[in-house]
Amino acid sequence: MKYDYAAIEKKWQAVWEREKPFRAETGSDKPKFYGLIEFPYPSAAGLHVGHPRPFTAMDVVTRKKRMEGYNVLFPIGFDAFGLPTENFAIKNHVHPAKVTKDNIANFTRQLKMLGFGFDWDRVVDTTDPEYYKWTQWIFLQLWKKGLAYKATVPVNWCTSCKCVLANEEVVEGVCERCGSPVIRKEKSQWMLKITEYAQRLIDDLNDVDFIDRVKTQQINWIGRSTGAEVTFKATTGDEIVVFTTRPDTLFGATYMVLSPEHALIKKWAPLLQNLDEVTAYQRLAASKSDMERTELSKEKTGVKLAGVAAINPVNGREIPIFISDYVLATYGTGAIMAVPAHDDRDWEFAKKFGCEIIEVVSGGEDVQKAAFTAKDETGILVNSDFLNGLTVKDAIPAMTKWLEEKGIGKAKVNFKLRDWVFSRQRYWGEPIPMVWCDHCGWVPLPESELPLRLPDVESYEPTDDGESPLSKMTDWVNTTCPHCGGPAKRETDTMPQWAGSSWYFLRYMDPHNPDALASKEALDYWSPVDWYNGGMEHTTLHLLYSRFWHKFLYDIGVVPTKEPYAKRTSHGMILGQNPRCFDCMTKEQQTALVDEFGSEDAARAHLVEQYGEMASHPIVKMSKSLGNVVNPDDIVRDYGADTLRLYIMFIGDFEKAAAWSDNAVKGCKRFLDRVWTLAENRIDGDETYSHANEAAVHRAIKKVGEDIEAMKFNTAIAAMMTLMNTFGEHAPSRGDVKALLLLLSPFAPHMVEELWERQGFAGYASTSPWPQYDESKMVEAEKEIAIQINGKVRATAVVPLEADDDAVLSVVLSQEKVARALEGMELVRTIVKPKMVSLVVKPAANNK
RNA sequence: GCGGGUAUGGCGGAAUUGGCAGACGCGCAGGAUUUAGGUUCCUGUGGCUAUACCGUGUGGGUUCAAGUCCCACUACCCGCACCA
Repeated sequence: MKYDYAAIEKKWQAVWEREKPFRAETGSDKPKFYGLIEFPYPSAAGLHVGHPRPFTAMDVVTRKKRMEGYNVLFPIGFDAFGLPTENFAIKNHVHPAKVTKDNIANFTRQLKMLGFGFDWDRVVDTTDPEYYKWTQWIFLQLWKKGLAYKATVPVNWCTSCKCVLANEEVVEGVCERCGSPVIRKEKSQWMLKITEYAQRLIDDLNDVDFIDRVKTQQINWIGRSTGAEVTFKATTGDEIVVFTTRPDTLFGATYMVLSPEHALIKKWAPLLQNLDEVTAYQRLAASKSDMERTELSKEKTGVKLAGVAAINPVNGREIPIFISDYVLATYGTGAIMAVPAHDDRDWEFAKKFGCEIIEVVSGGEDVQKAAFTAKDETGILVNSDFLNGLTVKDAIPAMTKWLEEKGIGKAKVNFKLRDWVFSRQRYWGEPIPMVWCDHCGWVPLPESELPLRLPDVESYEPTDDGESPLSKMTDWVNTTCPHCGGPAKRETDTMPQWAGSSWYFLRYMDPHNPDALASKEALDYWSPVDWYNGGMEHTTLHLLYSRFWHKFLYDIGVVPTKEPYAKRTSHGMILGQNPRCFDCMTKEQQTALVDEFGSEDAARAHLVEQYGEMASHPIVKMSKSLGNVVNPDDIVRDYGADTLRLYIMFIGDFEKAAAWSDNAVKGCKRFLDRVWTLAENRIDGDETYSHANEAAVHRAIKKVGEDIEAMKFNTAIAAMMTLMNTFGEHAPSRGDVKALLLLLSPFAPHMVEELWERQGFAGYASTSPWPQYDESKMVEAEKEIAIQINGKVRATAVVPLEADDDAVLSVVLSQEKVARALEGMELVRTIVKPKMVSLVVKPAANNK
């Protein structure tokens, strides 16, 4: 019978639906394993082929763990709040809740179609009030501990979404989502003090098993730098505090720069002789988008404050003060001391504005020609009074100590990480459970009133003044103060998309608990997540945010571990076939082109002429405009879910990007067809391995098992293909086939289950024990070794496995080819290794 | 500019501690089956001026032996980007 994947997959999915073999049991005596994938955002477009890569990978891992006797938690849910749904709702005049419901239904259908072994009784949906009740609860706890606060800050404002963005959501000066320019705007926003956890977010990376590129990217993003804060006095008597990583260069500070937003400028306004110029510059800086600021970064701009100056505290010299947008308001103190001799940016600015450049570290080139920025022992302090003669390395602590003694400075650590802007002026998000009372200020909603439900509104359009659509719902907005009972107004901003995903893995542990985000019992049993796989794009967003929330929950005694995830891995993207590249085309497309142009060469020439370099560039992203988007529904229809699963695991190195290939899918289908043909009819006999295949079976068990653990799925599958090829040479026994089916089960669960049943094996393959290998049975009685003569392989020989070095050598030397090569030569040295023998020879002395 | 990564046949990609480079798959070529196409099966497949020689981005080095280790480069990809 032909391999009827459609019927088989339907059959077994129905069995799983009914019998729930993948259900996790809280409190079981078995060892637990919690495998996690990033829950999808249920878009209207449905699942794309990018999703099955991480999903199948973790499905394979958890299916194997289950077979190894673990109590596995492998859950799924939906991160369903967010702008695309809201925009879709606005465009089509449907309620976002309805859109979400439909999209989740479609995603659920597709996920079940692919046969993932999720525990479907634990599905979470971030838009469910029973879920976001706890998102709001966590927010209230943050507020109580002073980690949530409202502040007027310059924020990233997307001109198209009409919404505030977190720093992490701004990519190259444009909105990560819609690509529109982002400008800076002053707005009152809810903020979360992630900066309070900056040091711990770095330190605790030591305790987790994250791939290195995730660790380094997080460390760089948090951006710790050590230095000192130094207080300068202005001629007005005001104090200007700066942060510097180079306190040793203080004698070389010849001017100061304030960011255009600096508070002192307003205070000094009456004193400024060039106030018009200054305010014009401030206005220009504010109106620039981040992109423009970046583009203009090559050329420094600024304005000198006329009428005010500063005093360098180490030598009493009066130095000018500028404002410039190369100094950021949001980092350090928003003000710097400029040392043009030893900082590239200051040097560039000084050259343009004619500031003095004084060398205080010798060892570089002429500082009038370029800044000397080396921080190591190569620089020696000069022109610096008590620091003269010290290396930079020694001068930094010496100066810091001196500043502290004089009371004009202190050691300081700064982070690039900023507090998390937590407000969004949109409808489709969690309402922030806070109330503004003119008497009491911001008052939290009592926990008994959670969840604070999102009310229905007429229109989801954001308002032009940048307020949330909720602000128009006066019935909802006007309320009473929980504290004094007087009239009060609700917060109308909602939480960002990242809120619900910051703790969802905890809810999976106990998804229906009405009294807590999860029970202590469930949290103690399942924590931490043993293995979390996800995309690199979330490294400085979701992954960092959820680590922050988890640490906070740990601090208030809610969760039992400091870190949420014990292990983090990451997959590469699935790219598309290049429709303009001849080699990427299917045979049908190639044939059509060859027919049209007469020959393959003519067809290729045409493509090159038409598309230039693109015709030979095989890797491109999937996009609608290129028409190379692959829909999982189509692949499942044409090849079956098992083939899609197998192919997406076989496509290449899991961590690297890989291009989809229609042709290569067929190879995986062919492999499954061959397995089907081999095992569709019952093989008689006992369940031991055949003599001829035994070693190959043991080797495959070892290889497949180890490769799954190492996420080397492509070579695991290659090992099964190799085993299949071995079976082609020596007909497999019933036991041989059983082993292959067990190994293949995590990858192609439907087909294996069907064959398992046809063979009449007990139970289900997916709940049978993972096969064991015996190292001693993996080797043949004889082995082939390579023979090198003067470093080049000249022959091979077969020797008994247990032969000692002398025995091996005698076999080698008896080889005809070796004997010929040694004629008239003197054997200088022999090296015998398990897999090869190396002979070093030189012409014999008497032969010369 | 800073940080991270990659480079191996026509293509995707394999290669413990240095130990027969190219596993496995695609594609391609030939053959069998078929009225034909497709499917399936078998054989071959790094290059070449072929018993030899050359081959893992480039140039050096260490070693009996280098894709793997060391030094110096080049190209491409990803992240951050005036962070004082």
